[in-house]
Amino acid sequence: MKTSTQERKQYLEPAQGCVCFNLRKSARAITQLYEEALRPTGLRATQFSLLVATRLHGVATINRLAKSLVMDRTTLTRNLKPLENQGFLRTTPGSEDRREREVTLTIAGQDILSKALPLWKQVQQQVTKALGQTRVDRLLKDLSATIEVIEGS
Amino acid sequence: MKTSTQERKQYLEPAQGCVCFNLRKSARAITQLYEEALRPTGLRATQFSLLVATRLHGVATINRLAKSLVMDRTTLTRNLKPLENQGFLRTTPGSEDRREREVTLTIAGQDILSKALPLWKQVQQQVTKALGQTRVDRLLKDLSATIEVIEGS
DNA sequence: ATATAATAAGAGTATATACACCTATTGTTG
DNA sequence: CAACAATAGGTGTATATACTCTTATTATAT
Repeated sequence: MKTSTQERKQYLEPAQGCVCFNLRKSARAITQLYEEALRPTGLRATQFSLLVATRLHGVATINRLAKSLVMDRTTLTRNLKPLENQGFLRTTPGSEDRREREVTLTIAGQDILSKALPLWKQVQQQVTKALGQTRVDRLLKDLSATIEVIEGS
Repeated sequence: MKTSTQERKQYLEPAQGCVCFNLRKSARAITQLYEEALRPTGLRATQFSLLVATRLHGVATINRLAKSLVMDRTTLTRNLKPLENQGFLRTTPGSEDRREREVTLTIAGQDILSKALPLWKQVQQQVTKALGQTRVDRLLKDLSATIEVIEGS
């Protein structure tokens, strides 16, 4: 394939400047680091976040959890499966509205979360130290702004 | 499950402050927006990035492509499949080193990329306008820094 | 030159992601 | 109350992601 400088140049921006690509790329990279840290627990990054979110909700439904995670409802359903299978989460039909499913942490779920928490703290501190607190705070704020922009679209 | 304020508080940070979770969450959100924009082409966000990266490489091997995308080699192999099946990419055994596979864009691949480029430009501009050029530039720089930190770990 | 080490890449398995379509339950309206 | 609309959630399918193990080829050491 012959390629002129001109032809190639128009694809530098979609590579280096693409917000989507660079966010996905960074997410892949950081996920590696966090999953390595969480490996002693056997939890994946998403699974840790799901347990934390469930813990914070107390009693959560699929829709509410999905909304708070900015995750498709059907994705969440699938992601809950391995955690249910391992006995970390329990889902029961809604007591008032039987269409709903109530998701709660089990004792085993609380235990694994307690084990995971210090490992998370360690890797989070490692990242914070390497990037600097200022940059981490700025990054988190910019990420929040990005999500708000998208949800407003 | 009884939950004291004290117990719950320790999980606010792993939710709101976790670099990994928030990067993944933002990646999910922004992917939705870009994939909606690219829908007329049938390309997913990753597929668009793969075509762009291949275009920039001219001739790429699996390892080199994977490295530049910060993507696991085996992930890349899987991601190439749908693009090969649709005839957008071709992979051939390396001419000098037969262990390698050379990945190149086909004519059909160049065509779909030409169709996708203006759609990408539009959504990228939309995001840039909404976030502001300053914040986009800052975000991209911070994301790069994040990746560098991880690769240095 | 051959045995061995190193490198490039694929396959098996498991999780993550979301769209389109479907079912069950609840709410609403005549 | 019965018909219909709205809502909560699951399934089928396809892609995305990466770890472990395996094969094929190349490089190296004796």
